[in-house]
Amino acid sequence: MCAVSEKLKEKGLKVTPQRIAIYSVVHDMKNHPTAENVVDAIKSDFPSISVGTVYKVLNVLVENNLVKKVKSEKDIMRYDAMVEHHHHLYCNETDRIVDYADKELDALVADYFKKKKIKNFNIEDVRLQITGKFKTQ
Amino acid sequence: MCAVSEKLKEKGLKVTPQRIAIYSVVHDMKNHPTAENVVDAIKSDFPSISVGTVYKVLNVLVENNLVKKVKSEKDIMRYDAMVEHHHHLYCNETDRIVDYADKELDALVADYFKKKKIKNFNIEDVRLQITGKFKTQ
DNA sequence: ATTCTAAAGGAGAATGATTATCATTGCGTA
DNA sequence: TACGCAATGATAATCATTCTCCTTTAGAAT
Repeated sequence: MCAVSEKLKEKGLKVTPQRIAIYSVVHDMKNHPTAENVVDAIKSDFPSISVGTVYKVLNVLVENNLVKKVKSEKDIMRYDAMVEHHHHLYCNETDRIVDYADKELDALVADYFKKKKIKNFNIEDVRLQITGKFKTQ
Repeated sequence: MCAVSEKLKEKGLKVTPQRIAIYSVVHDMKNHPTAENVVDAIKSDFPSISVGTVYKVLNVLVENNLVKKVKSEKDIMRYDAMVEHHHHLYCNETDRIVDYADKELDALVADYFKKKKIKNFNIEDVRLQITGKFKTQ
């Protein structure tokens, strides 16, 4: 009984091998995979998995806050198993997306908007899209 | 010879009635319209305009930095004639997107990242997605 | 102004990502 | 272990967007 099963159970979701596999793939690939990436990664274990199933499972995971959708520059949806508040680093050249959590930054922004209200708008969440280039160390 | 013609000429683009109309619509609708919205808005003046043409013109405008693409929660692309650096207020309930420019905030963020570098990453641009609700004043 | 040419527009087919349908399978409870 | 309902698989359908190909037109040259 692995940790993924527990997470699904906590949400009252049926535990199926496909769901475990799909969630694991999104969690383990740090690339913010597309649905297609997930299908490819899973085909070795589930040669007969259906593309529709992958989309349905991803949607179920998103609805239950086990996975987040990430919008990319292209109009293809990508997925992220990091559900805690965080920001993203985007590289336009390589389409890489990397999670970026920074509590100090969050505090700075929260503090700023505590002082400076936006008129007629109640802020619920602020996320930064940080675009640039990864250094080729 | 309207201002829109000038903008097209400055970029070395052929000035056509369709381009003028499409740019004007995106500029005047403050809603961040979808391609479909643009088609609908333009049909009264150009009953025979083709959907393909609208997409092509929008892409040309984006390539020439006269219009920006805006990613929405849904996987439909939206367009914005405000090309200066700015942020967006998103309302998840109504799908409204409103431009938000704030130089003080920009300075704060720029200052923060001047001090705190992200390792292996050169920042080129930072945009905030501010989600929340508009007050129903 | 007229002609010329490359570029732009129009109509509709094609594509690609995502969703819907529906029969079959299998998880989880009794 | 058996039962019922939800999940899966296969495939069709949908929707936004792009492509193809033919016609039209903007804008430069004559």
